[in-house]
Amino acid sequence: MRRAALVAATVEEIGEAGTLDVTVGQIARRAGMSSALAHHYFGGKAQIFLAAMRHIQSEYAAEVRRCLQQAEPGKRLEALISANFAPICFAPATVSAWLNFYVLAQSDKDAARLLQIYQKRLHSNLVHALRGRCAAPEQVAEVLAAQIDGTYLRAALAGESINGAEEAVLLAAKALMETS
Amino acid sequence: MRRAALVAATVEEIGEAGTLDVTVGQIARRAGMSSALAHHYFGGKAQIFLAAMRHIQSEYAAEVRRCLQQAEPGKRLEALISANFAPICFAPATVSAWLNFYVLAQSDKDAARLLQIYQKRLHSNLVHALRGRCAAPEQVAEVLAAQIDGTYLRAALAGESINGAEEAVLLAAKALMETS
DNA sequence: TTTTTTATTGACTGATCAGTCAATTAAAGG
DNA sequence: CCTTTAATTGACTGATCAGTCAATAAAAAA
Repeated sequence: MRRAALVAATVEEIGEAGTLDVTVGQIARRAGMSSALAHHYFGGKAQIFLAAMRHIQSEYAAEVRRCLQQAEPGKRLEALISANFAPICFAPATVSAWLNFYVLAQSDKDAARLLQIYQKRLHSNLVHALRGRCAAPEQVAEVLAAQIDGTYLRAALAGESINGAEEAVLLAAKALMETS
Repeated sequence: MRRAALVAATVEEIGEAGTLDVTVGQIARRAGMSSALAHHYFGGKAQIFLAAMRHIQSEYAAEVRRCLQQAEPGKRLEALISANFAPICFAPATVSAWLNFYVLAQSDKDAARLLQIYQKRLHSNLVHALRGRCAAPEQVAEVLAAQIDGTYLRAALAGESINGAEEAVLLAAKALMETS
C-alpha cells in the first residue's frame, strides 16, 4: 500500500533529519515513488505528516491496550508506563517525530486537536491506573504526564543513552504515590 | 542597540508564530530595520536565533543566581525550581523559543552544544541542591530535570493554564526526596 | 572642511519547494 | 478486444526567502 509506505518513510525521514523541514520529494523518494504521487494520495505535506502521527498514535494506543490487558489489576500504572517505553513507541525516529509534532501543535489547528486527544487519553488512563493507589490521582496524573513527556524530550536529544528512562518514570511514580 | 532589538524581536516573533519558520524580514521589521541590516549584524538567520537563545539562557542563569543567593542553605532546591518558573523564564514566548530550540538541537551542532551547557549546569545545580536531602542526588536530579523540561513542554502547548506548573514540580521534588 | 569609517537600505539573485497538470501506462470491467 | 478507470510521472509554475551588493546617508576623525 502506497499510503503506508509514505507514512513509514515520513517517520524515517523526520527521524533522520531531526526536523519537519523535509521535502515531499525526499519522503516520496524514500517510499519509492514520485512526489506527485505523494500529493495524489495525501493532498499535501501537512496531511502526510498528520497521517504519520495518527499512525504513531494508533500504534501507541494498541501497545497501551496490550500492556493493560495482560497486567494484574494492581499493576495498571506500571503497565501503562511500560507501554510508553516499548520499542515501538520509544524508537528514536518516533520520539523525534513526537518532538516535531509538539512544535507543530502550537500553530496547526489539526495537530493541536490530535495532540489533545492523546493528552486526554493519557490523563484518563493515568487517573484510572492511580485510583486507589494514592490520595490525589488527578494531581499526580498531571505530574506524571509531564514526567513522561519530559523523559521523551530528553530521549530525543540524547540519541544513545536512552537507558534508564523507564526506570526514572517508575521512580517518580512510586515516590508520588507513597507521599500523596 | 540594534542587536538587542533583533534578539527581542526574534523571541517575540517565534513566540507568536510558534515555529522557527519566521523570516529574517519579519524579525527585522519588528525590530524596526531592514532585513539586510539584520544580516549585517548577525551574518545569518541561524546566528540570530542562537544569539536569542544565548540571551534567554543568560537571563535564566541570572535568575538562578539571584534565587540561590537569597535562599537559606536548606532551601536551595526550592529556590532553583522557583527560578525556572520566574516570569522572565516562563513567559509563553520564551517557552516557545525553548521548544523550537530543542528541535533545532537535534540537527544543529551549535545549538546542541548550547543545549548541553544548559543541561549540564541544571544537572549540577540540582545535584548540589539535593545533596544532604536525599540518598541518591544524581538519580533524583535526572528525574527532576525531565520533570522540569516536561512541565515546560506542556506550558508551551497549554498557553493559558500555566498555573500550577511550579507546584507540580515541587510536589515531585518532595516526593522524590522523601522516598530515596 | 575633507576624509574615513560606519550604518543603512532597495533591489537583486539563486535556490528551493509545494502543489498542479496534461500526458502516459497499467489494470479492471464488460 | 475495447473501454473505462486508476496509477504514475516529468515537467512546470508561482511563490518564498536567505543572503549579497552596490550605493547612499550619517557620523566620526582628521
